[in-house]
Amino acid sequence: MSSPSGRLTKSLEDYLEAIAVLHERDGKATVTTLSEAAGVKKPSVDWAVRKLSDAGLVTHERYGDIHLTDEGAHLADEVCRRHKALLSFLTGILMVDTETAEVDACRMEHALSRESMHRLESYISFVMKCYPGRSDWEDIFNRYLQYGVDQRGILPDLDSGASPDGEGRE
Amino acid sequence: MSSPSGRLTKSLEDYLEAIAVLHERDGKATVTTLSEAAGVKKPSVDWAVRKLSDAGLVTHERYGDIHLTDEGAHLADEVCRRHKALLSFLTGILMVDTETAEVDACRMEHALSRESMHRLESYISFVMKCYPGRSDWEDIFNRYLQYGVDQRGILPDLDSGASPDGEGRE
DNA sequence: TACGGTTGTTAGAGCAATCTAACACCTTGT
DNA sequence: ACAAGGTGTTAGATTGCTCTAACAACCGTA
Repeated sequence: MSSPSGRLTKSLEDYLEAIAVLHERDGKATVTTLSEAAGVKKPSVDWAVRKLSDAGLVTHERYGDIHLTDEGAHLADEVCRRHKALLSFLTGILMVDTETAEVDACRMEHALSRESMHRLESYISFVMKCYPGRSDWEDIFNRYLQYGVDQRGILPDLDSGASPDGEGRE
Repeated sequence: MSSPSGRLTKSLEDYLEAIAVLHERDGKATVTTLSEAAGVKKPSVDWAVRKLSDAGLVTHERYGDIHLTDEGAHLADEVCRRHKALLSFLTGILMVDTETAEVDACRMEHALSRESMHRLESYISFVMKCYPGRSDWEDIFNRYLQYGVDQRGILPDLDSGASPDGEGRE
């Protein structure tokens, strides 16, 4: 076991999310598309679908499409919300590039407790509102990434050599 | 497979970290203390130690204590650094309570890529330096958690009923 | 030095999640 | 209507990690 949401393992939560995303994208999910989306072979999908079906989150009759039950859709929404929040934290605040953020968000969505997730969501909207321009924020943090900042305030000393992060913005 | 650090599985990374913590705490690690620290039975520890030993990260002769090799110690330091960073983010910025933060940090340390981790560390020191008083920052975010903030700036409207997070500060 | 209790190890089972190989079913073009 | 190719399923193996039950080694005390 198990992610902080309790109920499902990380793996099954990922399958559920992928099913929701596929439904969003092309109105249905099949074993093949799901297998491609999840990067696993079909028998693995079959196994997962059976599990999700046993848990009452998905319906699937032999050779048919895969559909979310109300409960499954609800749970999938939860997971997607987490995912989006983490993505926007990684790209919007930490300024991580989109592909890396996507991968990391996928892993993090199973790591955070309900409480921390809640706080993170609040924090994101807090920062967004404190820097409504966004570009200001990006500039400030990027300058910090490149040049560091002195003890006295937000604006970095552009002549100081100390760099807390060698990479800067990709 | 595998955490973003590559090399080890999440589980083995956790064991390695626990060994380092035990060495820190009481100068050595044994199967029993490790088993208690990790919350697993002794045969599981034995299995893990064998794996870590095979990987050259730990030395362990029959019925003896468990010691980190140089390589193991180095890797453990890495993991501990991640852990501490995540902990300080959760408690110091998101204001999550210590126990929850401890659990979440343990899970997150396997989820973040090297790049994101790096950014997060920079971000933490950035925020710390931007709010050198700390208490200011705590106040501001806590007020936001309780009362919300309006679109115009940092200071919340204390009379507005809108609350983005019901819990407030424990 | 022998005994009892703690500590460590071994053997073997079990579960989650994945795979390959082989098979069953469906659909579509000719 | 039937062969072909794609799609879905089954069987069975494998890996990582955990457990219980039983056994072996170590150590303090009498």
